Amino acid sequence: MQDVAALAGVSTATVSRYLAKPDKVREERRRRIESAITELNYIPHGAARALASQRSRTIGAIVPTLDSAIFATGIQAFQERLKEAGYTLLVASSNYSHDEEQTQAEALMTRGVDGIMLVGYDHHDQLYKRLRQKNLPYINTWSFRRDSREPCIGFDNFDAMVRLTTYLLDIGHQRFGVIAGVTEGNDRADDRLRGILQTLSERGLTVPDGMVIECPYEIGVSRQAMKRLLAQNEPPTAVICGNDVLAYGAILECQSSGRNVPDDVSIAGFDDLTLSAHFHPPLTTMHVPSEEMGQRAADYLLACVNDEAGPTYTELEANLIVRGTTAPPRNR
Amino acid sequence: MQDVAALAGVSTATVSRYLAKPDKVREERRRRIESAITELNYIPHGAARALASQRSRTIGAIVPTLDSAIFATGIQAFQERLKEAGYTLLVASSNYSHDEEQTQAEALMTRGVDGIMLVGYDHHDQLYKRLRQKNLPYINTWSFRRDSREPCIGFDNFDAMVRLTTYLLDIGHQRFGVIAGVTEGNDRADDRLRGILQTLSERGLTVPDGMVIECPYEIGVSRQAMKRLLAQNEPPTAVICGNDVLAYGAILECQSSGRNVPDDVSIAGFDDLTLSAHFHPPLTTMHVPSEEMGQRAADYLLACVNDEAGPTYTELEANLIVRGTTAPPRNR
DNA sequence: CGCCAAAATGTAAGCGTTTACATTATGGTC
DNA sequence: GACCATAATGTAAACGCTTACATTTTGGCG
Repeated sequence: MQDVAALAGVSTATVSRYLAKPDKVREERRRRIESAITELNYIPHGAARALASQRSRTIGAIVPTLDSAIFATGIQAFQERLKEAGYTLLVASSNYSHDEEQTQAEALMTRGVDGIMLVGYDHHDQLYKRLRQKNLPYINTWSFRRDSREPCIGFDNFDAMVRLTTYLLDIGHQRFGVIAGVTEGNDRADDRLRGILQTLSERGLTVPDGMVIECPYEIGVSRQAMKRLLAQNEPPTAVICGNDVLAYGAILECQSSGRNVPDDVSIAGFDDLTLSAHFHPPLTTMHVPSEEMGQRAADYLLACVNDEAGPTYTELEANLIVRGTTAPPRNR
Repeated sequence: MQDVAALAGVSTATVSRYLAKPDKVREERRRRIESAITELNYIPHGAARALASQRSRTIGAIVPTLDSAIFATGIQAFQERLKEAGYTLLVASSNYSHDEEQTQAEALMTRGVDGIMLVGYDHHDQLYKRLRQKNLPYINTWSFRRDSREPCIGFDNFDAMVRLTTYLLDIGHQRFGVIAGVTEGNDRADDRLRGILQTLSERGLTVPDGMVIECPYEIGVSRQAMKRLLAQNEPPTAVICGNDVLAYGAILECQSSGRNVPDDVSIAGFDDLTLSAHFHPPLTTMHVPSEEMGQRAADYLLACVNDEAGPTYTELEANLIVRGTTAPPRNR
């Protein structure tokens, strides 16, 4: 920066001001500075800038995994918005572990992020404490709870599953199977599962033990789960899956074992990945507003770092998309 | 840090050393420092550290998109390795545009990354220039070319498609269709397409114009492409797709229009996404060593920043996985 | 032309670390 | 116990910016 200042015949302060607010420096010098910068290929030193200004222009995000298309979409939108505002995104993944999330958060704080996006609602105790102590803006996403005391943006996972389950009940299903995500340490998966079970029990249906299987979001494991469901004495006529990937596994298992979806068994997913609309048959699922969530989360954090006010609690809608993998049971 | 030093009754230099090389400070003080740190909830200031030490312990990666499972996998492995070494990953995406890649690289440099991972081989002229000028370690991935003058790790896309195409020729196909990725600004897609066309022409086959369609990696677009291929006078008996997502689209289009894969038409993909093995029928595709690539790329960059020597050119193998979507043509 | 408020610019003190160098403590040897 | 090499620690000068404050320039106006 000194070189630039020298070449342009101004002080470093002016160069610094030019970088921050170009309209604050007179036309003529602005030009001189500009050409000095290109001539010298000057790139500002972010660390120095962060140190002096006490803000890094960096926002962190911790997602359970980058391997899942659904988080990728949300993150992409999140990043897009940050970029528009001149902020950089730092992503970390927690592998669905609160401890790891905590560690990653610590790492992000060391990097001096100005705010953090989190997925879900349950976090390590230490995490909330640290966040508040450092007075660092943060927001929970992918989950909205009416009684939340924490800034959050998302949809109500419980309620969404209530609606999905109700739909299946309404078209006549009575024997249900569930392939849920791992609920341990995953409040979204837990909310979804509870939504299903509570709805069923309100209609007087209890689901036998073997009919609820938790498994990681992997297609291979999901196929195994479906196999076990189908091997039951009275196999289910409808299987609700914790997300679309699990649903793919379930469908593919049916197809390779010669069963027809939805004639022999109805299957529903959750997330509405791009593939789902094209699947064969197209998947009935809950559409999740991942892009909007990413954008709004970014907006919120940006508002915070600029000391503006923004909505602290935002509920978005998850929508049931009925496609071809669900139908009334054959013989009611 | 001063507070920690004061509380522990040592100088800041000792605290700093404790942080960097704990075994360099005597047992007793080490303990005092440790407890001071926990007591004060001290988190080091990364920017200050980066400024003073002239290294950020951060590595950047620019991928075309985060939306694709295949890059996500590679990046995950890359990050894992970096984390083990105490480095943080900064990801940016270029949307398959060289200009945007250049801009993102500039942003990463401002953030002071100690090295950069790039995807592919062709980049903005400016980019290579800047990288060398700053003497910043970098590596190209997802592509290996024997004649490369740039550090790279990956596999030979051209050669891989030669092998895939040869396999299809060997089982008797004569009429080919191609659904390629967009080759503009994407050397991998281009290499793959050239691999196909050259192999065919060496066997005396020319592919009519309408039989080669380039399209973005989206399942919907790919279905449209397949529809057009099938509408030709003499539809192809084998369709080679630039990646698995395109192949999914092709298969699903066949299935919804009542055609059987592989009896009516063989379809092959590229990447071997997790889903491919489970698809119905399971997809014949080229398996790509994305995890190993990520790891090795990390190893290389880490070696560079530590002034160690590492292999500058590493060729990995892409392997043909023959599954259920390809078979000899019905009536040869 | 001189005056003045406002705008533009310069000066210099940090920001929180690392690290070269200087100083002091340690413990092994005779 | 004296001596010494070595290990541990302290001192203080950077690192490359931002920004409060002081100073200079500008241009409108009487």
